Order: sequence, then structure tokens, then C-alpha cells
Amino acid sequence: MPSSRRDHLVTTASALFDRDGFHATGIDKVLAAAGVAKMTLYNHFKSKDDLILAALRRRDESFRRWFLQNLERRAKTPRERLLAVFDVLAEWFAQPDFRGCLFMSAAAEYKSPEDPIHAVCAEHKRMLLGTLRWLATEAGAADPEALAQQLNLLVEGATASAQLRGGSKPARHARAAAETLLQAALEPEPARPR
Amino acid sequence: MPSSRRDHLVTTASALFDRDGFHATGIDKVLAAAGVAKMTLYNHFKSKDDLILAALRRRDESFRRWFLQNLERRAKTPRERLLAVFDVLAEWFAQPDFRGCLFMSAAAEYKSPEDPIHAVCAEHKRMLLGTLRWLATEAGAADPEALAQQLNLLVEGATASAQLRGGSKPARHARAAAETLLQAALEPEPARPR
DNA sequence: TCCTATATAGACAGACCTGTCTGTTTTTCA
DNA sequence: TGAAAAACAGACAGGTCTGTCTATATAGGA
Repeated sequence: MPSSRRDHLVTTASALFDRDGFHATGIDKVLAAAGVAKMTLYNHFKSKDDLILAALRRRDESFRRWFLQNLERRAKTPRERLLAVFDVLAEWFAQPDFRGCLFMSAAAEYKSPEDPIHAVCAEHKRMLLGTLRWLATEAGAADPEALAQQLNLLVEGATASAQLRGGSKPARHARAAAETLLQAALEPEPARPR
Repeated sequence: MPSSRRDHLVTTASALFDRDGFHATGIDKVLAAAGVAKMTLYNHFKSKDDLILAALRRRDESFRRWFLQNLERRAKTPRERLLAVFDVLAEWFAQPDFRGCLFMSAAAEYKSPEDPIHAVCAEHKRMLLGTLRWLATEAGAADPEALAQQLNLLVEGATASAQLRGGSKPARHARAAAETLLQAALEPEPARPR
């Protein structure tokens, strides 16, 4: 298996970036934690930024898979799944090593919108919004885009709050808010004369 | 005025931290931008972390003042002010040098909850939640705590989204969601038989 | 005017950083 | 078994980082 070292490096780096941040995690720490020689790393990645990009792309993929699988497992109808989003978030936040969203952190450390790292983070968030938009459409929302945008704010807000305050309470508050928003978006009030 | 250098250092450092991040902003860059000698900095602050804390505390204070003043100027009733929150956010996001919330960024770079920097960020967010709670109470919400928590999620979500996507659109979506939540919280539906 | 803060420039230490190079050892695969 | 590819340890360069030190200059108050 020729790329097992590469995978191992990405996994190890991802965990350290998640725990300590990107600038605070030196190449040497990654190498020591992975038990890999420096030249091996630089044979697989042309720079530290390249390793960071690989870690983010892998996290993007694995998070997406984990998230969607949980969603499908927890609920069957699109409407229920839109609510289950926040149960999955709660489970995420409750993980003992939860340290916030890796993409939020990366965007905070690499602030320039021109930075490729920043761009990957924006792409990840766009994907998440796309999932919500699709579910909102399937659920029959009158304005799926608006509903998705609003639910997305709850997701991002809960994630940011969980990073700062800890615990999964933000996810529960977000779920309650989502219920209200869903009700308004899926069961619009009949027009009343005024 | 004995502390004018100190203030100037804090202001300069704050702007650089905001633009480039904390780890990416070296002491020397702050000194060069402020036109101040190194020993002057280390006479006023015992370390870089100490300077970061001072910058965050000052930002906390000035942001709070700016935010509340705008809120009071834009709307008079508590309910209107709860909505005006998102207009103020839109104005903030539209500033050309907007690079996201400094406290979110700091918490992302200093992830350990034990870190004093992280603690100051959490405290800032707690203050913001407190403001919402107070307004929700004044507005006569049945459950002010729940309403404040939900609106807070919209605020944090909009802020995080604005950092990543740019523009003030997140604030507009958040305002729309807030209108729905407010209506549900302040004008509870009359109980229907079921 | 003199005396005491305070600020200055700039060298410096010591640590850490990314990235390169070399020479050796291990693995892989034919 | 033997050749080619990959990983190894570790030194190294060159830069940056925080923080300290020294010696000089400047400003404000008695």
C-alpha cells in the first residue's frame, strides 16, 4: 500500500491542527506524533500549506459522509431530516475532543479570501448549505433557498457557540429555533384579509 | 499623558491581529506599524499574550459601545431593537476591512478553554447574550432565555458566515429568521383544540 | 536648570520554524 | 534473490519568533 504513510500523516496532522491550531502545530510535532521522517512528508507534500489543504479536504470528505449517514439513519422524511441536523450537531459537540469546526478555525487563521486554505473552507460551507437547500426543496418549502439560508445560520451559530461555550446546549436551542422556522416555512399562514 | 504609547500599541496591534491573525502577527510587525521601540512594549506588557489580552479587552469595550449606541439610535422599542441587532450586524459586515469577529478568531487560535485568551472571548460572547436576554425580557417574551439563545445563534451564525462568505447577506437572512422567531415568541398562537 | 521618567535604536540569546540535503536502511516487487 | 523504490535518522541552512540587555536620547516637573 504505497500511500499509507501519506494517509497516516494526514490523519495525524488533522488531529493536531484540530486540537492546537495550524500555526501552533509545527511540522516537527506532526512528524513526531506520526513517527515519520521529515523527508517522507516532503516527498508527499510540497509544503506545510499543502499538508493543511490535504487535511482539510479529507476532513471535508469524512465529515460529509459522517453527517449525511447520521442524517439518513436518524430520520426518513426531508422535514424530519432538517430537524435531525441539529441532533447530529449535538452528538458532534458532545464528543470529548470537540474543539470546534476545523474549517472555521482554518478560516480564522488564514483570513485572506485569496488564500487557498480560506477558499477550501468557504467551499466546505457552501457544500453544507447545498445539503440544506436540497432538503428544504424536498420538504416542499415555498422558498427553499431562504429556509436553507436561515437553517444554515443556526448550524453555524450553534457550531461557533459550542466551540466557545462547550457542550451541546447550542444544538438544542438551534433545534428549537429550527422547529419554529420550519413551521413558518412549510405551513405558511393562510392569507388573512387586512 | 503617560499611557498614550500604550493605547497606541493596543490600537495598532488590534488592527493587525484583526487583519492577519494572532500567530501570524509578530511583535516586530506591531512595533514597526506603531513606530515604537521594543522595550516600550515590554515595559507596558509583560508578554505578547498580555498585549493580546489588552487588545481583546479594548475591542470588547469599544464593540459593545458601538453596538449598543447603534441599537438605540436605530430603534426605540425593545422588540424593534431585537430586530435592529441584525441591521447593525449588516453595517458591520459591510465595512471594507471586515475580517470576522476578533473573538471568534482568537478562540480559534487559542483553543484550550483554560487559556486566558479563550476565556476573554467566552466572556465577550456571554456579554452579547446578556444584552439579547435583557432585550427579550423587556420585549415581554414568554421565555426570554430561550428567545435570547435562539437570536444569539443567528447573530453568531451570521458573523461566522460573513467571515467566510463575505458581504452582509447573512445579516439579512438572519433578520428574516429573527422576525419569525420573534413573532412566535411574542405572539404565541392561541391554543387550538387537537 | 537639573533630575528622573520614559522612549529610543539596535544588538543579542535561545528557541523554533520550514524546507533541503546526505547517506543508510528497509520495504516492495519481480 | 536482487534491483529499485521508499522511508529512515539526523545534520544543516536560513529565517523568524519572543524576550532581554545596554547605552543613548528625550521629555516633564521641581
